[in-house]
Amino acid sequence: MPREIPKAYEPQQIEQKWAKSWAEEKLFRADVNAPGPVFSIVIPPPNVTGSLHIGHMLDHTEIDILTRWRRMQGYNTLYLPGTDHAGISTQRVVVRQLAAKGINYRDLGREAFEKKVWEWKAESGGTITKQMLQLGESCDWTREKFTLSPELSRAVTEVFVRLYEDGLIYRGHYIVNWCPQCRTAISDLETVHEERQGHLWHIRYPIVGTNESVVVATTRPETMLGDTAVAVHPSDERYQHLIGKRVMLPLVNREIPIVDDFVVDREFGTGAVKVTPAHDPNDFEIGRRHNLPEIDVMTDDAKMSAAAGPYAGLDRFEARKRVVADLEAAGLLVKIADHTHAVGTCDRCGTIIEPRASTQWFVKMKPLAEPAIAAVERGDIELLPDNRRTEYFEWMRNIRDWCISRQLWWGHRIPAWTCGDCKEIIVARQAPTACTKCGLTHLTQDPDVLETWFSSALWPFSTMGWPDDTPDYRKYYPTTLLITAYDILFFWVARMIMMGLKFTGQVPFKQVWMHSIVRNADGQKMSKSKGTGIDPVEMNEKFGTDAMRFTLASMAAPGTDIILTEDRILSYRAFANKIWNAARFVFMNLDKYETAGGETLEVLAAADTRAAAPYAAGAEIPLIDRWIFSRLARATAQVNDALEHFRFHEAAHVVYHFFWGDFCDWYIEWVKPELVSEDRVKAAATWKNLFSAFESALRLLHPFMPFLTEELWHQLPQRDGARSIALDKFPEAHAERIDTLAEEQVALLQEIMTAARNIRAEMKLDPKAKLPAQLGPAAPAVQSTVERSLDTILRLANLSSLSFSKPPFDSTKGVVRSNKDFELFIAFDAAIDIPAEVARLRKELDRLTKDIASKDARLKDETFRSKAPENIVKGMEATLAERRTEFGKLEERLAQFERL
RNA sequence: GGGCGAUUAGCUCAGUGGUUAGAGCGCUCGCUUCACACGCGAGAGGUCCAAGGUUCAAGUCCUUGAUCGCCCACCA
Repeated sequence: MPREIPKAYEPQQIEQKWAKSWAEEKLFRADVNAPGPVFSIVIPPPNVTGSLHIGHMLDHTEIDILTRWRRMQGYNTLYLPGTDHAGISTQRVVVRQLAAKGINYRDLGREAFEKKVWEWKAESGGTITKQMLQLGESCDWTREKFTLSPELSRAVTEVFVRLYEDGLIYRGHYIVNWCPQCRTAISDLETVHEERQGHLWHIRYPIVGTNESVVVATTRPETMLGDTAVAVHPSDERYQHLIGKRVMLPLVNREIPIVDDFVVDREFGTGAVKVTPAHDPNDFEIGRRHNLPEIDVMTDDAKMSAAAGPYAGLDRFEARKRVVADLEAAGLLVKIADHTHAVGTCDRCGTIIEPRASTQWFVKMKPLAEPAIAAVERGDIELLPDNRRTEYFEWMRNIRDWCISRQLWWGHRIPAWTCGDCKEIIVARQAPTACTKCGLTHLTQDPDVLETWFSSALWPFSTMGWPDDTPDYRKYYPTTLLITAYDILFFWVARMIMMGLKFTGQVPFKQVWMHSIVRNADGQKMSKSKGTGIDPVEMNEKFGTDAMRFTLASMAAPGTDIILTEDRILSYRAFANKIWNAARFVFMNLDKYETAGGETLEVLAAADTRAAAPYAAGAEIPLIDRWIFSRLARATAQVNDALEHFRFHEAAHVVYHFFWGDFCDWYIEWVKPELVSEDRVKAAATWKNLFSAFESALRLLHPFMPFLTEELWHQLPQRDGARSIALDKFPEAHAERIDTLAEEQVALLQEIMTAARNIRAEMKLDPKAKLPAQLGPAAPAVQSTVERSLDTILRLANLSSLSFSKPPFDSTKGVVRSNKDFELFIAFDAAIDIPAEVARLRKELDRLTKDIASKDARLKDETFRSKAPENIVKGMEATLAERRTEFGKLEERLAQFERL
């Protein structure tokens, strides 16, 4: 019966078909009752055509590779729902888009903003963001309507309350990173430092009651309006006499004290620093120590506030210009120096952060960090690759308290209420009806929401039904392995570890694999919100998701980032096409075979195709069948080992070369005639082996190219009820099945055929003409190997005959190619390009001479002989002998030319 | 300022101290061979950034330097 293999490989159609099917089959859904070990990781929904997550593209590729591989090994593979994070990033994207147009989302009004978000959701549907949106559907994102999912929401509240009760969450007034565009506080991690070319303005502050003055240096002159002191180092001799005196703050005409504080760096600027406690972290600390007032001279959107007097209402940068101009006019601007410094910008909108004193909710991190450091030190959690450990420790040991409250329109509302009467703050699981202190009922809930990473940190257990003791929680917590991009180590991984240890007493996962991230040629991250780099959706559509996945896998060497190029994807698109065509060849010939009265595929495939061993028709298994199964066993062992060690690029490389190089280029070409052989028994045996090898190759390929392999696998007869290749077994490593002798013999035959083709190509002989050749074998074993595969050699090397003769051959009447095992001679009448051949020989001899000299010297070195391992010495001796053999042959041929 | 990584073929990159350093693309030559021109066959192409060191042996380990990149960082 004819198979349905279209001529053209069209990935999109295949992808759509199988993505739908997998979603229906729930292939990667966790099943708490399923047997087998649990392998659980961050997983995307299975119904993705573009199996990529935009922010961390490799998540979906590599995880999926491991997931499918482990699933095929019988692991019970877990797939977890996303957190609110994905839903909330929708808002972020819209905020960013609006900001790019100079619009603050708040200025739109809540209703219009909400409308924009839904519009964007609709617009971006069908693209990569669709997955995120699907995840986000479960969370209702406006503050009023926020429900997360009831389970996750409950966990977040529970954690907040418990941390508060333990004294690990507090409400405090400190300097925070304030984003004037988003109009919210953000955490340290959400700020991005950028080197900016700025100025260091030197300003003269007159000292009250003297003619003296002190010069301070600042990069933000507009903040001087909020100065409440000038500080110098306690032991700075230049300023000793000024400590305790007062200066008249220019422009504002406010008297402020000169204080001494150890944080002042005598070397920087003038050694005297203006102190603005409300707008600088250092100054804030100085202010606390010296009891200085805080004057916040700005509003939420970084315009100057009423406290800035005449500058009120101006934008901060406009105010900067005016302040500088006014100081200059007053003759108080001493100098302006160029100064590059790091400016904090908002991770989500790029606006320059204003450090600003503000009352926020914080988490005390030290007590949470200590057990998390210990867990990694003890090896309870393994961070891989392990140079990431250093980063983790560094960050954890210098951790600062975490500002978790946000003044945004979406997020999980903070479960805290303030009593309008006695100002008591009540943190509770349920909204209280009356104040716990004064009993009155004028309670208002804190308007702030929690930052998304707070709830994300709970993900390993909040998704399992925690705080209830559920079967899911018992089975799946802690999990085995977390895979993610390294750029999320602090945001998420570290916080999951801390929260996991705090609330469950166990590590959330035992291993963390941090894969590389994709950058564009400028070194920028591929980013969903920034629109940088190659658009993965476009690439998927252009080349197919399988090609894209394979490309990413092939480039996923640990430790370095990936720069994706179209060329590379294109080459794996070609590979996908090659697999497709190999399948077409197989099925087309099968049709012919069946039509001619051969067994049907069903009969052929009734043989155990999973035996991964060649099928024997008679007493002797053909060499090439032994060979392909040996190559398969080798590749399988290598792929399994590579995946076990997260070496995706190696696995991809091995499977690529096995399929293209061994299976297509040699095996298929070799057995072509057998497939239509008159000898029915022989033909059937070949078919069985071909199918067996092909089917194994598909399973080997499946984690890398899931759609294509699924499609082709279903064309092969499968056992009743077989639903997906992903549910079949992954080929098992059986290194003992490697047939070294078969590999050596085939390698020899390949070299003979290559030599013959080389002579033809180099001498520009008629590509169609069948030529007679002579072989001078070095050993009887070579001759018998050749004799047994003579027909194949003649066919694949396009020779009319191959006879055995004793060398040397006459180089002047034809061309010789040789190696340690044989000399191959093809005689012909046409003129030989002697200079070319001589040059070739000389070059080859030159290389051999150097190699022989170097090996000879090494082997004569007694130290080498006594210190190097025996196998190295023996191996080198053998190689040296071979090189000398080759050298002799080449020298003889060169001599023949020179005798002319 | 601190940390991490990179530097290998024209390009993008692999390379686990050991015997002639690999891949893909590109390039050259030849093939419309009935699975595949997204292909087949045959080739060319590399002082492995530099200088020292360790070792019997270094692309691989160590030191220093150069260049590029990333992350972290409250010096105004």
